[in-house]
Amino acid sequence: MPDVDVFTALANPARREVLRLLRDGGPHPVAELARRFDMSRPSLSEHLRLLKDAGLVTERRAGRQRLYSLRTEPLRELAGWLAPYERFWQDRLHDLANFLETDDDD
Amino acid sequence: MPDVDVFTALANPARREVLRLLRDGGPHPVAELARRFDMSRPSLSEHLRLLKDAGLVTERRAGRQRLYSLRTEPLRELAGWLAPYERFWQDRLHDLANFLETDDDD
DNA sequence: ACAATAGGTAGGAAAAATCCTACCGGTCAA
DNA sequence: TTGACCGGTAGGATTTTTCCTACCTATTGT
Repeated sequence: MPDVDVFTALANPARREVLRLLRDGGPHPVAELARRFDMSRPSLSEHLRLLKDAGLVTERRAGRQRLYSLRTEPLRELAGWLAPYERFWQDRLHDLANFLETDDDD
Repeated sequence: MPDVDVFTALANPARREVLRLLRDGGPHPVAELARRFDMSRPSLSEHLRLLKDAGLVTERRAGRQRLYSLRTEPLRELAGWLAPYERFWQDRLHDLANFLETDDDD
């Protein structure tokens, strides 16, 4: 497992679309996903492998199908990465509020 | 302005490090940033241009320097993109909670 | 005006990402 | 068991990304 980071995994629009489909429609077999894309099935397979290496999907075998499901843990890590920036922009908003009205509203 | 999406902009570790430096240290001139990287200054310049095209930094001229500052709006968009997934994983956690203890705790 | 400094742009090499067709293995149904 | 189906892997072409050195422009201080 080459261990792909979540930023790399999300950099491609097709992969983001896969995640959205799994989020909104639950687990999907590959062929079902493939029907949504203007792309060969093997190419989709590679995207799925990368998403799996990034921990963003899991695969479960069901007969001759493989059901891919969303795994959100890496997205939680992304939310964690984002948190200090939220703090930053809220500080800036707070500064702006303080500047506009000169009294301190906490 | 080629209009770069935030996912593409964040896909590179050097660019994420630039954002962190600007977040934690405020506006920086290019040379100051360049000192933090094992990379030529022109290469850093290209990363800065891409970050600017993604709206993640702004540049302000100050004499012969250019001060780059963090702009968080695209990160807010990213937080917005993330929101439906947070809902998803909280639903799953909620389902799990309901499964473990069979009474409903909201 | 001239040298020094800050930093962007050009051109190109090397590596990585994206996509394809062809092929292979596993599962199911007849 | 044999054929159809599901889906992964191999090999390779093309594009994009990343990085470099060389060079150019603009500002500042002497």
